[in-house]
Amino acid sequence: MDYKEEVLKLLSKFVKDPILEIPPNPELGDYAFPCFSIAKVQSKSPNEIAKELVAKLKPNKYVNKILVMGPYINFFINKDILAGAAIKNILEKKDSFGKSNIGKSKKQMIEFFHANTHKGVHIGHIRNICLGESISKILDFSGYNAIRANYQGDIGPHVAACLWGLLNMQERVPKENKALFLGEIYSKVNELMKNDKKIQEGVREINKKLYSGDKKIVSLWKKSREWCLKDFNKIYKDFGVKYNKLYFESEVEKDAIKISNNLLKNKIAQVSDDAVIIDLKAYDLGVAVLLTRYGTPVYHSKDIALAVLKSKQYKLDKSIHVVAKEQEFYFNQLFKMFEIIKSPLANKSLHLIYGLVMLPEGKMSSREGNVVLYKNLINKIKEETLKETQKRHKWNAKKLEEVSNKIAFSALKYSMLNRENNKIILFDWKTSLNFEGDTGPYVQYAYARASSILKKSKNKLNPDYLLLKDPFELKLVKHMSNFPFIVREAATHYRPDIIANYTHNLAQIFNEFYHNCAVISEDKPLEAARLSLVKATMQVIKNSLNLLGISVLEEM
RNA sequence: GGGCCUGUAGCGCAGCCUGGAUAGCGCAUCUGCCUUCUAAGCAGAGGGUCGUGGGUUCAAAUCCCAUCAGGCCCGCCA
Repeated sequence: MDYKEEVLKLLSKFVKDPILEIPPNPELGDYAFPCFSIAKVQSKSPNEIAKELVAKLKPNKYVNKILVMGPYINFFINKDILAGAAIKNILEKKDSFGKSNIGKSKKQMIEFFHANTHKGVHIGHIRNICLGESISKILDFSGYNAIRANYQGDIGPHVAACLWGLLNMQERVPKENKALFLGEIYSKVNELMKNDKKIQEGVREINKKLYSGDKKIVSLWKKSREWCLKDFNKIYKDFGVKYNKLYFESEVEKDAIKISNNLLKNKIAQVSDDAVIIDLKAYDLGVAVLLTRYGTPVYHSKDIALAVLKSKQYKLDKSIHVVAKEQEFYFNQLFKMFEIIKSPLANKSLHLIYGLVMLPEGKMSSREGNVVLYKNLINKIKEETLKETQKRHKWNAKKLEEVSNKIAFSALKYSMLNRENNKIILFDWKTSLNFEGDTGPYVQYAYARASSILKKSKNKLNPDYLLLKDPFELKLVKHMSNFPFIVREAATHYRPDIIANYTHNLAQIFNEFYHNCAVISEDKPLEAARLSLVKATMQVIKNSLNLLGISVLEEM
């Protein structure tokens, strides 16, 4: 039962697809219907419409008061059933509260993380993995079948550059953090080759050898690649991602060449400056290169081959690429090519755009080496949360670490998800080490406090929901019952930030309640009713944090 | 030169799709609140030409046009 639904039911007898608003002040009502749109169609004054309409609307057991306020019709939910219905619903549905089936089991492959091997994993990749996993969870929760995939760049010029460094720079390979070491080599080689044609030539040679299967190069590649993949696996674990499918550029590279040559044969592609290209100027999309003048495939052709591979393995309703804004033009090209060559993923592909993570100095670049590495960041955050946890609790080392790690990931994930996708994130250390206000830890804290109330109370009475009539209680109840609508909104727009915002707001409202309404008290019936409200709040916080990939804590 | 995105308080953001009731939130600043369920909290104060200029409308942060500022992209990197 949902009372927004009840109001809509009531209204929809007279109005087609009414849109409800929440009045600015709860004293004005619980929901409002503005009559301006009808006024326009019927060319009457909205105040008049409101008066006429309200005469037709009959209060019922859910909506017990309907008032006109100028051009608005304000609906008052029956306070006696408001809390009870909502709380019962939440406590019955538990982890499924908010779940829907708007997706009708449609298969949506969502491709994310996309880190390349032989390069450092930085905070840009972290925004990507947080977004991808959260969106997957939101889709699953909304009845879609989200297929998590990762397409990893394990081959190509950047890898060749790194291998060149391994062969020529005589740096000692460390025992630990080998992936980080490779990232450093990579940016060092880029620095060296900037003005050095010989090194550029050497890197190109290695790239060619890599593609042609030179034994020595391939074995070095396999070994170093493994270091990175091991690191990636650790990161997947950190972020709770279980991929259905891991793709590699190296597995589509041969098909990419084949497909390119076929397109050339069929005159869809052409040779230009010794490279194989598709001319997309007719669509204002410039020119897309499939094969370089050296015959090596580039990302366009590899992505075309990947689409073929994906379609062979899955019957997809949609293929979503979580990739930063900077590649928008590229995806426009790619999707146009899908249409031209009648790829099975034509018109089923979506570039899910998010803004870059920028440093105060500007854009991050693995080539330049001016990146904030994931490892450094998470370690720093963990250090900070450990300090804070130690201040508050005398736990053993194991528990301290366990809890502070969860808080650290909550802070990191939340900060990557609480902004609208298009927004650029300007990274700064101070903000990412803040655990107050609009942060993950703040929300976790509300949950921990709630949990602590439950532990302290021994009340076993059946709750009488009629006792919940305090404005703080009702505000909380109303906000919670909005959760299913919020999830739907987040799912249709692929926007975890909507969930993050909602959750923060929920925690705020709970904290207001917490400070204004003592749960544990002499009044045992009231205590029982409030306990049920606390339980419901915990459930909704848990469900929404779960969609962000953030875990809850009983104590912190 | 072209395309896309962003511009809301000192800073970071939500609201814009679907125009409506006093423009919300967080950080920072200032003032209170731990003998009462965890102060990673709460209450209060100050802080706004919603980039600018037009237009549409009874009504514009929201829609349209123009313009300015910042960011990213525009064939052999991904």
